[in-house]
Amino acid sequence: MSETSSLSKDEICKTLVELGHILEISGSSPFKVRAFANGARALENWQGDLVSLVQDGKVTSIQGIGKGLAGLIEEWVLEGESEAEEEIRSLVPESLLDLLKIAGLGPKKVRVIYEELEIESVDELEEACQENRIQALAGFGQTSENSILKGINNLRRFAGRHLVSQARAVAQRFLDAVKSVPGVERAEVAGSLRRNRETIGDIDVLVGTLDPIPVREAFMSVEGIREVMAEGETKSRILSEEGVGVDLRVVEPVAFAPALHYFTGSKEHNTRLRQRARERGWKLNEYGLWDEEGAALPTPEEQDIFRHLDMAWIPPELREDLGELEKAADLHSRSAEWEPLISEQDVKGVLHCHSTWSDGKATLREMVQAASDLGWVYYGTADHSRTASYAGGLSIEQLAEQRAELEEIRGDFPHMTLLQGIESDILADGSLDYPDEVLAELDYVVVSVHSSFSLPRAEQTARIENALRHPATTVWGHPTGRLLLQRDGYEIDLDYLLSVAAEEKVIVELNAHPRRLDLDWRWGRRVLELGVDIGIHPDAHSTQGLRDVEYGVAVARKMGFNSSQVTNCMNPEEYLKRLNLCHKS
DNA sequence: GCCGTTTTCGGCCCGACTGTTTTCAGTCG
Repeated sequence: MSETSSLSKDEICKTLVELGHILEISGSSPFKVRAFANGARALENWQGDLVSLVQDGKVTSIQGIGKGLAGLIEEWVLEGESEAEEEIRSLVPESLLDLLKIAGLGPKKVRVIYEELEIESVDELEEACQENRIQALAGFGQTSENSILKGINNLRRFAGRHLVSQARAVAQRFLDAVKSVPGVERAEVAGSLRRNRETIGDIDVLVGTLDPIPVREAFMSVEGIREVMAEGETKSRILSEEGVGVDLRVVEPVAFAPALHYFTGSKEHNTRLRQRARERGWKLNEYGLWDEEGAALPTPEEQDIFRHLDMAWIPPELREDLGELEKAADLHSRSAEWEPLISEQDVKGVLHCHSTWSDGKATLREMVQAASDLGWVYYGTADHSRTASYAGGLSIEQLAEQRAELEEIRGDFPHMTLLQGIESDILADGSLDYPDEVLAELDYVVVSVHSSFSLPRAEQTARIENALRHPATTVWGHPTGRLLLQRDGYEIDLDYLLSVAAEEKVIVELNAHPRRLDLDWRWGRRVLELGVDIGIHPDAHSTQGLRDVEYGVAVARKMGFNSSQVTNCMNPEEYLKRLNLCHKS
């Protein structure tokens, strides 16, 4: 056995993407390059235990991974390294990958810059631009040089991806501006924002009108544009002051639905749908759908595109080519439609909220009032437990005082079921943060990891399993501990722990905080298979934070869930019964 | 490199914009 440790699935996906980029710069076949990107994506979306898959020799059972990539993956899992990987890496210096992140620079240009000027890093490229050495290259000029300098500047200022909460705010600004332009018949946000992805690269605003010029003018007049990157008749692109790219696409009203579908993506979903059209000799693009005679088929709404192709309409959130096309064809063949996904109105209350008792910004009464204002009929407070001293965790005495206050508040909110819980730290050995008799007095217990993030995988898994099996545990809070755009979750065997949660009837939290959105939507299918119950909880630290439920619902939709599959859509009586079910067979 | 109801070869989505070009390649989504 090698001393080198096995690579995780995430590391493998990242490496495959990198190798794809290296191949691209070194001039490999674009189809080979795409195969690496496809393979990375296929693996990312595959959920299960990779080590077992490798041991069973079934890696190629993942659609998009063939013999070549499977060989690499097997080496990474079993040996922790790969000769084939080293061969690819030796093709070009690794630092060239950074150059690809500069807007306007693709593999071909990076290759020229490297081969002609031996430039290998962003710093060297910047220097070369300043010395006007780039404009001398074939295919480059004065303008390219300036745009590269701008690109370097932007690269250093902005990381590239954005939280959904920020993206939605920016998108609204631009959408409002174009919607009010006379002659605009329809306007919508498309892209990954419409698909409810957990982070957003850039924003796509789509407008249907016969008069594109005033739309472009309105778009360009929105407050907070840092830079105009492209400005054409039907397509423009700006960089907002927040560092978010915003694309404007203008089409004639008759093409709005096909364009909305096209710009919603995903790319993979679109490719498959286009292939379906091609199979019958038809043509599908952002302007419409044409039959084998070249006659346009009417597509006033997205539904019509799918209908012509013998499919049920697919909710935008599910368009990731993860089986939704097959399901839509099946539904159509049975004259059925997609069951409506969960919506915000279905949520009847939440657990896991904080107050000034620990590190929240609003008092318990203010939080209850805000929950009532949102129309919820139950509310649970779950402040931090005593070990979380950094967050003002509650002592045993404070728990009793809080219970008294909650009793008082109950009198003023007779229409609400108010619950006292706690967010108990899972201690390093997997035990909870209070004696059993104290925990037993609470209505529910959320267990969460807030420390010792870097335990080895087996230890971390055992630690959390311990907590999940504790008789007082009702909810598993932010299961992986990831912080989007900041850090990955701790190393755990999530598949196993979800099965433990299912067995113990512990509710798994879908933490709705836009920086968490934890559990990841990709586990949705597995959650259903295992029969795990999910609860959408905002982890709110202010009254405003309660509204984050919006983002949790968005993720639940992306998981394909309807309201009957989310515990806090139950009415209060059912919900209390469900909380009492934990650990009972 | 992946895939296969045209299955071991020969395909692999396609259109807008930009900049550098005299008609198009590269990038991007």
